[in-house]
Amino acid sequence: MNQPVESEAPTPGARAYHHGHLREALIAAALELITERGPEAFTLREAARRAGVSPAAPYRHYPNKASLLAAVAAQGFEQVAEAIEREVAEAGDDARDQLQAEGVAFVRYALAHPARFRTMYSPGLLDAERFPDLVETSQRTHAIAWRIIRKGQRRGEVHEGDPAAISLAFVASFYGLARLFVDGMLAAGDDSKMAEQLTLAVSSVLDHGLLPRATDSVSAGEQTHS
Amino acid sequence: MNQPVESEAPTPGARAYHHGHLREALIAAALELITERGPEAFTLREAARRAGVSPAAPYRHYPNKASLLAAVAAQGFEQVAEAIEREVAEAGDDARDQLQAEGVAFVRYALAHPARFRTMYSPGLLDAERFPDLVETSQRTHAIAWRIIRKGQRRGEVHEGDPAAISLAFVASFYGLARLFVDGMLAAGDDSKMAEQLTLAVSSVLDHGLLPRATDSVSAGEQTHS
DNA sequence: GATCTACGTAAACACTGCATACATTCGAGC
DNA sequence: GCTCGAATGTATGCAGTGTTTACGTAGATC
Repeated sequence: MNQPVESEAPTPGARAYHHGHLREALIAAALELITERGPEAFTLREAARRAGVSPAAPYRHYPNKASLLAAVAAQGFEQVAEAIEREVAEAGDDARDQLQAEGVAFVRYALAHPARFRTMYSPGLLDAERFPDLVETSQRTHAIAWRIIRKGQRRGEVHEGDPAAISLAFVASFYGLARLFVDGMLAAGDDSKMAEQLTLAVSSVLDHGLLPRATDSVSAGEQTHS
Repeated sequence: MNQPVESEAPTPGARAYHHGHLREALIAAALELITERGPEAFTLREAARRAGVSPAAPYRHYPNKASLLAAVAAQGFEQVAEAIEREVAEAGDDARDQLQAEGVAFVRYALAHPARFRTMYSPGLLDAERFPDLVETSQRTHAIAWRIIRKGQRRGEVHEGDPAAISLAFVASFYGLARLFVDGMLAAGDDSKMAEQLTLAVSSVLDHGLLPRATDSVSAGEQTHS
């Protein structure tokens, strides 16, 4: 309401009892903290400390530690969905190009915001019982692939077959790849240039399959989409 | 003092001061605990409690909490590697069948031992700095795919192309799929029958690729391998 | 201006991982 | 068989955690 935020009320930095933006400030502090030390090392008390507030204050806005993390995660799912939609839109009209754009956008987001990404998919958060909204948001992100695949099938740009299976294979591949990078299981995770090339390579494998194609024993167009 | 504990001197089950198998007992207790409450809720003190020992005792065998979890994880990687090798051996000689067997065995293990699986891939453990042995064990598991793929390529059973990319696509897909199941992001994770079918479906998609095949617009042999 | 309510603080509880000092027992070597 | 050091356990304590409860403070409303 009225002068919605007013930046810092009287003197910037100095704050009198009521914080004013504690809800948002806590999210910012949490994000900062997990960026520095990882989601596992996140501490509600430290977040409160950084927001300049007592250890019990966060409980006025979040019922517990997990739900503050869930708020951070929710922002992340919205961001990644936005990034995907944008890059898919720029990828042209072909379903294959769109799927590649989605995969690349997803992995790129994970690499650009690894701490947040790990928070988004950290165990316990994606629990429909505890955080139904978050689960729904995450599923909306994954549903983008389903949509592209269905459209591609109708146009003959994607192999016909159970769209659920195709969609699942797609999502599993890029989710798995992103996790391998982000969890440090792939050395290439440090080099975003190299990671991006690997992502494209995986996308290509996913397009054409592991098996040899009877048509062309000499591979053609392996790196067409680089 | 004198006759300090005695009570039951040699009777098995009763223990006097020295536990005898604390190292193994702690692993067992840890496994029990993470099975009940998940790896995040694992507590060194509770593990000690279940082993019937003081909170500081575990530190005689493990330098810290993470390294006890690492011991649990190491067992898991050995088990999963064993399971994979076994099922691959039974799958016959064709690389495609072997890869499918590997993928299925991997996901099946994850579904059968979700808590342990999540421990194995829990953040912080697969860190070459802290647990080089564990990292090496995990990589040995992933290297099985590489081996099959190279052999398959020489025989013309797997599409030629960068084996690193193919191997990565394979590993990422099944790792991603397993995580989706185990982290509860896929409802099918509860139904192992359904999960197995989905895994086979994903394997099939991975074999043939997302794109339509010019040769057969009518899919042939989709479910040949079921 | 009194009062209601939203939003903070202070203090406490039951935990945790971990370190340090001490006690007990096992197993070699005399 | 005894001694003594190493291995392995306990007791205790510290700093830090998530969360609750009781209380203080300030802005909005009548």
